[in-house]
Amino acid sequence: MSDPNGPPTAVEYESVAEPELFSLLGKAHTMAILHEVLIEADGPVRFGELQAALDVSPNTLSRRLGELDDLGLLDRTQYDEIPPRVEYEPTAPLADLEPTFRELDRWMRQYGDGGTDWTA
Amino acid sequence: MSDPNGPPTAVEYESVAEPELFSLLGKAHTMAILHEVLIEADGPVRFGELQAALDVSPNTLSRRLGELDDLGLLDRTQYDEIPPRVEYEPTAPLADLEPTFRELDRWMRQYGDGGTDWTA
DNA sequence: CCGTATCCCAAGAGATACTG
DNA sequence: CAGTATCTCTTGGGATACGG
Repeated sequence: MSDPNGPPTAVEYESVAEPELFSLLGKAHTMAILHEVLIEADGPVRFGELQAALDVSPNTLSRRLGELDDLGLLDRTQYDEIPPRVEYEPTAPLADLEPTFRELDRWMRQYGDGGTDWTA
Repeated sequence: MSDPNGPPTAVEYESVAEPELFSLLGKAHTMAILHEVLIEADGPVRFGELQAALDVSPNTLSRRLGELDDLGLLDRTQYDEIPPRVEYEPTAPLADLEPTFRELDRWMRQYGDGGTDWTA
């Protein structure tokens, strides 16, 4: 389990519960959200951007973002301004997944039937 | 089935419908099945092996395998023997995903909270 | 050994309406 | 702008029983 050549330091990241991750992966819009945050976006993403890009009702989007946050994959930052602004960005664990995610993206483009619609 | 010396221009694989794939990904045991077929197994996998490895009821496993087959990710081969034998193996599109899947596996080991239980 | 058929309960997600 | 609160309809999946 532990890497004999790894640093003896304690883990600095939050662990990711796997069953929850698996089930979350397939819930509607989850992959689309990750795609936006990891691939499309350059920096933090706002709630409204996601809503527009994904065509999802606010309550569902809110739930999904909350779950992603709970799992420690997204960081939510709220700014007390008027109008309100909330930004989401990948945590370190999720950021590490970016290369893998890009490969998956390529795979989808190659074998996908449509226009590689991550929106679904 | 395909002509080894055939023209390289036409696609020989079935396309993969993305929305269905996304939703299938999160259904129970799907990731576990892919993990078994792509990583754990060396060659075709039998129904019983999966059932034992995943701790899933036969009807659900059957549904999942059928969906994977319908999406063109798994090939099902039935041998008319006694006792009956059925084997599943990755199609070309899924096989191409193996490297990516191994990266995901590594990511899960790194950030997973438990014993990297793909069974879930 | 490898499934399918049925029943039943639980979880999910859109629509709609409302709030700081 | 960025959500929350219900409500309702649909989908999912385990248990159980049975079939080729």
